[in-house]
Amino acid sequence: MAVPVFDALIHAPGRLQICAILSAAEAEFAVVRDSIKVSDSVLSKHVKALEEAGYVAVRKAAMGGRQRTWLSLTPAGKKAFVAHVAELERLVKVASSLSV
Amino acid sequence: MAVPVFDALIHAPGRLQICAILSAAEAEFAVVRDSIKVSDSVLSKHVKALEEAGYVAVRKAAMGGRQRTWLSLTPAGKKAFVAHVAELERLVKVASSLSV
DNA sequence: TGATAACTTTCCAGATTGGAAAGTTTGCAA
DNA sequence: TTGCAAACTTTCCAATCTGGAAAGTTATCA
Repeated sequence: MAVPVFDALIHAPGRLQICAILSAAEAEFAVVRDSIKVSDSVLSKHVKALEEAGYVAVRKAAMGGRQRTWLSLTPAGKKAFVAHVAELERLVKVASSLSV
Repeated sequence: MAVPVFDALIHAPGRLQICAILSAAEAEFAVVRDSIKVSDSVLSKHVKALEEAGYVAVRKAAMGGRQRTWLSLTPAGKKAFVAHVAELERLVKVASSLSV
């Protein structure tokens, strides 16, 4: 059996969740933060890490006066996430033959 | 979208790989160690953690004189792994609608 | 009585993660 | 134009987590 190999940057629970959310659609900073239940600082740091890897794009937009931050996956981010998911799928296949 | 929540003990890359291997069948310590490419000490520690959680069973058996250690998932371990995989599948579904 | 295989433990260093608190930037209100 | 608040961003720090090296165990074989 071939053992899956993961992208550590994406695999970390917090960032995997962030990518999962962003894979569906662009989302606001606050929405993501509340979805994964972390502090501002933690999300900010995860986003920075993903941004530096070229996986996430940050867009600052004025929304009713106040500035809001929108997050989205870049093409490279989608590619990396999909590749990671493919590895997870291999693992899922192995597990799906299990009797519980 | 509901965000997946993971079992940290199982989610760590090394242990996720160990569980994936053991989900297929009982395996020898050395085989698992070589599959995931870690040192004896590291595998030993992961196994201990999984054993203490009741997820993995350790069986010592004499094989041609020398003693060998066999690892397998316990029913609780299978259950936890399958539940974790179910969370991953939810994530996979989200991602599978992605265009790359 | 060693010597060796096959782990297990201990020791330690480096990376990660998380929250708190301080800092920054921008858009009003006064 | 000064002050204040919102919405992040950075810095600081403590707690884990990982990983390998090396020492320790236990059982078997020469």
